[in-house]
Amino acid sequence: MTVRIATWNINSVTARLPKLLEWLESAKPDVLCLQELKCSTEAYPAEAIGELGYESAAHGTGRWNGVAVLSKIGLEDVVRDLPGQPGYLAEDAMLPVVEPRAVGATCGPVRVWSVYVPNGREVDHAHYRYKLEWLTALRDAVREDAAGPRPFAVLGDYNIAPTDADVFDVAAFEGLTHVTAPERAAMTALQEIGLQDVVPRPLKYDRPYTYWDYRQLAFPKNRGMRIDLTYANKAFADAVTDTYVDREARKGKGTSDHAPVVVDLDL
DNA sequence: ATGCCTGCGAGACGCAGA
Repeated sequence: MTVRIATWNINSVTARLPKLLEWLESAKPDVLCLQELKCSTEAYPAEAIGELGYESAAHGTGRWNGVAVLSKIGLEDVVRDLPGQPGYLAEDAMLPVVEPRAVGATCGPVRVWSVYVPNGREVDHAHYRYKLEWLTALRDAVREDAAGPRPFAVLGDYNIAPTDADVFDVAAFEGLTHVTAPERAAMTALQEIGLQDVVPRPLKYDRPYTYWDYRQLAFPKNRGMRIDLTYANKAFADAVTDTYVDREARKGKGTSDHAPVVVDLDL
């Protein structure tokens, strides 16, 4: 069977609902991993999305974060939060909070996780250390599936550009998060447990960026980054027939600052 | 034209995003 799986940081599923429904109808993914819902699970627009034939496993708490898996080919064994997922201890908080940044589900022949890796903010910030801890927990949580025979992938916004070619100008990122050696080492650690970077083709220009800042004409100037990634095990990667960044979805007003990444499989 | 940032919750701005 052919299966189309996509990932998209939607930057508010409620603000973006018309764009999301339009994109689902045109791209027709079988499975879609969403990040940055920016709404609670209760406020997630399950009904409107359901009318297009999708079941949803949503996981959100409100203003920040939030992830979901949408599927029209089955949605089983839903897991909210990674096993062992660390919380974030904000400066003014008494206790760490486990944020809604991961949801896993089995969709027909494939198991996926939709992940929204912490941003890190600045390299000397507690959020950066949290980001690295979070990635360690991710590796440990998916180790078994990564090594297994079932097609498996972790799709989402990793907030890391794996190589210098994944940012428009590496000099512009000197000293900033998303390109540091420890962050890239965390991606290498995912590769060491059997996951590989399924690199999409761009629909225009030479690099498959997936994110462009809203400011300073970043999109028209193609000042982008490739941070929305598909890390897949061998069974998944071997079944890939095509993968691309749908930059058309980034055009115009009222769009997310990220574009969807589409992966086609023959299973 | 792809065109100079956006969403959210609070509160009439500030934070976060990357």
